[in-house]
Amino acid sequence: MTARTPDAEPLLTPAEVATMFRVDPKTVTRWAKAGKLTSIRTLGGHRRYREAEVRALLAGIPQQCSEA
Amino acid sequence: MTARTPDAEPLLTPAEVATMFRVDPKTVTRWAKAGKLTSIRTLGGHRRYREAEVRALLAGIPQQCSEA
DNA sequence: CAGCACTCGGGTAATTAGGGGT
DNA sequence: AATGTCCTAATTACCCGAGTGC
Repeated sequence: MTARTPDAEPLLTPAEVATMFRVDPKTVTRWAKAGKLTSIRTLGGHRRYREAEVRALLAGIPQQCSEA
Repeated sequence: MTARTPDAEPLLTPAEVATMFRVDPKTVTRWAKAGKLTSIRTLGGHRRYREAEVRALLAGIPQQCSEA
């Protein structure tokens, strides 16, 4: 039954982010490595990015440091 | 209290975990096979995952607040 | 009992990671 | 310093048919 929605935040794949920014996935990876993007790693090592953060960056909104 | 609480830990289906990680359900199965995820098998062979474990893996390392 | 959505299993393409060079 | 392109290795995504869960 279309599994429920526990509490999943929308994540994007490197290709998705690259397409949105009109750059190569490699560049997105560099951004993540540079700490400019919050990267969530899968158990296999691949990166996933927060959709909200990417859209905020696209909108020109500076990174907000959400401290715990 | 008509129903007791038989130490039931919240379990997630493969689709649930896959949605949270933005990956394919097959990938989650692969993680379980690789021992990266604690998999609880149903009597029919289907896998169930611990919500607490998945959440911990998603959080992974506490996000560090980069300087401005 | 029947039916649909989901998961299982294996196999094959596509994507990603990492380093190096322009 | 930053981006795009080359390579190899690893991980992930989609194909099928059959079984499970409700």
